[in-house]
Amino acid sequence: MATPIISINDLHAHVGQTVTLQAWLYDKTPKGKLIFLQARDGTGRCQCVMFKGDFDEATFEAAKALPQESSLTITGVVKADPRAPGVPGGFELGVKEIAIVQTSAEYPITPKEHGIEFLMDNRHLWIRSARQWALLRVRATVMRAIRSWLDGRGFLEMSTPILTPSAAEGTTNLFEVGYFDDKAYLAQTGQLYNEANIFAFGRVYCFGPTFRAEKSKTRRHLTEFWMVEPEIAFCDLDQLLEIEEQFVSHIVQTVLRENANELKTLDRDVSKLAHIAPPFPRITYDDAVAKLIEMQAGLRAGTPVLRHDGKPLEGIEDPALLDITWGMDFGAPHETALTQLCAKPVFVTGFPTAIKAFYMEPYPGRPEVCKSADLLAPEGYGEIIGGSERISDPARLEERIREHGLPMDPYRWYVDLRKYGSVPHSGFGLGVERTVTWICGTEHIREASPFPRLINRMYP
RNA sequence: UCCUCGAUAGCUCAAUGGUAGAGCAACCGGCUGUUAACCGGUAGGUUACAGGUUCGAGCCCUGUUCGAGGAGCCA
Repeated sequence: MATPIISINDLHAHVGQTVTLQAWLYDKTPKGKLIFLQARDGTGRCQCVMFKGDFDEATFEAAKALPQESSLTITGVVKADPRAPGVPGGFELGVKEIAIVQTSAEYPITPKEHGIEFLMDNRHLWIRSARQWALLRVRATVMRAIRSWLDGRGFLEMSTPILTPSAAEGTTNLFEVGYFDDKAYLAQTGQLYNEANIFAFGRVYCFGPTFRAEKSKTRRHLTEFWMVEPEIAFCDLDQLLEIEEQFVSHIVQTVLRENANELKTLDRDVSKLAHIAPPFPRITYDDAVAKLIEMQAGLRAGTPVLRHDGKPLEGIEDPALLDITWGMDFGAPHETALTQLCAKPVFVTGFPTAIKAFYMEPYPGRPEVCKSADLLAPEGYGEIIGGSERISDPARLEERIREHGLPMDPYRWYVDLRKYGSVPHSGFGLGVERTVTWICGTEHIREASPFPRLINRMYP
């Protein structure tokens, strides 16, 4: 009689029943007349137990010799047993039949420790490992939460081009590709096109891969990453920040609700995420610079400014890393220091106009700062959102394009948008992998992408 | 582009300038509750590459390649 084929994450609903799993062997522990097989099927992992007396000699010996990652169908009775390891765990299969689909070749990734180069060379296999599996499941939840939140609030998903004729903010960081007899560049943002889209649809977002040819070699950078960019008509910077904090909170809370097992696998301290809810604190660039100067002085004087939880700052080995004067952009150490002052993500608003993109609206009466806001994730994870209110006046926009030394022709259509019913409008871009890295509490962004592209890595 | 560190068995790592070693994986044997099981045994090496110093180099020197971490820039 055929038994039902079920997923490991559905085991709890089949206690006492005979079911079939289609799975791979994650690990095994043979113990003489008893074998523990740990099976994974993409939805979870569970222990399957074989007793020698239940099988003929050949079947039992074959099972005992199975290499890691062999593919199997296993039929048995589901039992609740608190001793059973796995994800979600607590259930095991008392094996009645086992069929080997393929006996795996010797599998390179053992349950022991490995170096990062080896693991990256074997990324196509590494994604099967518990930690990577959990991370990428969280990533999928993050992407789903992004879409469902925006779709539920009147945002229309609009695809923006990946092949673009020129840069929004200079071409040095762009990948150049041949385009018949011409050149094209891989998009580093869909924002400008989204600004056209809002005049047709009101609120839109684009969601796709983004490319940066930066020669960055840090734990925060990929050359190809996914970014969601909402853009909203009739929206100023203050309204934008409210949207951002609700959006980010929704993403975090969705992962907490749906990926508890994954976060446990990752050993993530969820108490650092549970309280993520609006409102997020706001600090102006002016105040942030003053705070950084104070923090640097504190470190040097031996009377350091403490973190939000009362502990000393971490990750600032040398106070000189906090060097800053008004007008400078923040580096990673500045972000690391600032984010430790707060348990929630923090908005830094009003950056100097000179260090930001040409399209950002200056503050009335104070044109040296603009209506921009970065959102910095806690625990030193850094910038996950960059956003701003865009210039709505055509003359001012043209002026800013000239000041940046950009050619006017490619931006003709962009200026055009301000001539036909211009309105205050704002938008932001959220980096998916950085968000996943923060939520998962992971060291390096490369683990937040299934097949990360890094400055020195395109294989596999 | 710059700074720092690294490269030894399939993997993770040891080895005062003096015979190249362990754990895991593989292979053989044992074990009915393991959680990276454990116990016994077998096999496994062009010490990244090129040159130099030395009686003798995995180790010291020079260069190259590759990798890791960080800076700048950014999400």
